[in-house]
Amino acid sequence: MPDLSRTPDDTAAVNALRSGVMRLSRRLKHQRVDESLSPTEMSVLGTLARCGSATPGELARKEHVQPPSMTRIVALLESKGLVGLEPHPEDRRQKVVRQTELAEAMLEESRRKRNAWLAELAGRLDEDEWATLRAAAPVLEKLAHM
Amino acid sequence: MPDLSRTPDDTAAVNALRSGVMRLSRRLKHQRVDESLSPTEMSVLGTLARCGSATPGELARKEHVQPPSMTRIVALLESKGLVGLEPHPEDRRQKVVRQTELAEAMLEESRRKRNAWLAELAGRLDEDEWATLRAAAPVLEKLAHM
DNA sequence: TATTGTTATACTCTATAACTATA
DNA sequence: TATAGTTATAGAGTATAACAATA
Repeated sequence: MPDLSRTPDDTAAVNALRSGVMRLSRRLKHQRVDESLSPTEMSVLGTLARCGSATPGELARKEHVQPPSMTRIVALLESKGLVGLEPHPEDRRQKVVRQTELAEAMLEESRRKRNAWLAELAGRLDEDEWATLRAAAPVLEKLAHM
Repeated sequence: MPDLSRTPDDTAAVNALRSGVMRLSRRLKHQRVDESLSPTEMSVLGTLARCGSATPGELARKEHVQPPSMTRIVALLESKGLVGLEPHPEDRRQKVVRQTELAEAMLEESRRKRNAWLAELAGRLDEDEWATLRAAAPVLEKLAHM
């Protein structure tokens, strides 16, 4: 059971959190479920799967990248047939990005591969550790969005 | 209180964890405590502060980067006077990397700046969320090292 | 005049391959 | 022959600045 009080010496926790996130992110880069897609590109597909569709600008804000970077990402995903582009119904400057059925199938395949990684992982962590990560995941998401 | 049972459908948790870690790592890149040092470079200093000293090869393994990348990082840190290089006592191929007093002072300054970021952060998370992250930090570290 | 998205360009970080020195 | 570290080079991913089209 972790100490729930907020002490003035949370510095060590922040340090550990930052270090852990940065190192794990480097490992995740290599643990790709699809070799041809970068983590951000996978993340965009995940966002589209949750939100249905979004404009490039919205995606850039959600992924915390600059608009030109999202232009490049969307173009690559489109060239692979993973997203489709439609004109925006109300604003002709904007576009609507939508995932294709191919993307859905790929995400399903990714889920299967991630389960293999998970099984390997869960075997080495104990129950409490894994429960902690399950609980932390949404908080990390929240933090990333703040 | 999180659900402690390990269900077969941990897939969603893994997804959220991966997404959260990747997005947060991108934000952390920009939230640098020292503008002139990259996250990995800061992480190396943190490792040296904990371990006292290490060889370039050990640092590369700990940070999950390839040896040539660590060569570059160590060279940069040395040029800034943040680490010193000594000959290895037993093996003339190896070197010993050690943090300087300047690095210690910089880490202390970093800790102060991180506290400001933490105060801003803690104000927006509730008690349980922050406690969850405190508990998760060491598990993320463990995961990164597995 | 402000905003959305794109094009052109450059930078940061990391990796791979080939090399040197030592074990 | 194997290992630690370095040098040289290339690639991935992102950013900034300047631009086009639309609001």
